Amino acid sequence: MTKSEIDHLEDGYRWRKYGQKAVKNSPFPRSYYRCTNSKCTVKKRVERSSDDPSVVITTYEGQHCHHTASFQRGVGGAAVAAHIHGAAAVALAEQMSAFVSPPPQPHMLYGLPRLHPPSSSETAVSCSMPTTTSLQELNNGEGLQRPGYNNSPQAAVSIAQGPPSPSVPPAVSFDKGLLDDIVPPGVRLG
DNA sequence: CGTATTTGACCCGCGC
DNA sequence: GCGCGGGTCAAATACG
Repeated sequence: MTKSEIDHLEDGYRWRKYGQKAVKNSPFPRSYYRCTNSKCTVKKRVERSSDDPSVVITTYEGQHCHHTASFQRGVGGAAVAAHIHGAAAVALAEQMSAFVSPPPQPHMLYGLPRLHPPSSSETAVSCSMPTTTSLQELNNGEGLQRPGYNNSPQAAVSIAQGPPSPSVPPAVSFDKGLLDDIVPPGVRLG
C-alpha cells in the first residue's frame, strides 16, 4: 500500500502497462504492469484503494532477476542510482511505511501468509519464480518483524513526504536490504 | 521510427 | 451450459 496520487511509482525498474480492468471492490480501475526486461517475468498490479483514493495498492508477483532495466540500457547507470536514492527510494519507503502503519486487517498482507516455499529452498535470483509474493523481499528487513508499529501512520508516511533529518534511521534499515538488491554496492558507494 | 500506453476482445476458472 | 469476474493479448494510438 502506497500513499500516492500517481499509480505509476518509480521503484527502480521499468514497467510496461499491458492491461487495465475495472474491479468490483473498487470504483477505480486496476492496472497491470509487466517488467520491460524480456527475461524478467515480474508483474505487478496497481489498484487504488476504494476506502482512501489517495492510497494505491501495489501487488508484486515474482522477483526481478536483474538490478534495474536502466543499467542494462547502457550508460547512465550511476545517474540512475542517484535518482533511486532521491525518488525511487522514497517510493519504496512509502511501501515499507505501509507495513508499519495500522492496516485494517494485518493478516491480509496480500499473500504474505504463504511465504513458506512449497518444498525446497529456492534461490532468490531465480527468474519466473512461481511464488506470488516477492513482497517478502520487502519485508525480510524489519517491516513485519517489529512487534508494533508507529503511533501514527502519518509519522511513517512523513518519511517519504519529508524526512526531518538527512539520515533517518528507519529508512537506512531497509535501505541496506532493499536498495542493495536493486543498486549495486559499488554504485552506491560512488 | 522505436517505444510505451490505451482499450476492446479474448481466454480461463468458478459458481449456479 | 451459461454468466460473471479477473487476467492477458494485440491492434491502434500517442509521444519523444
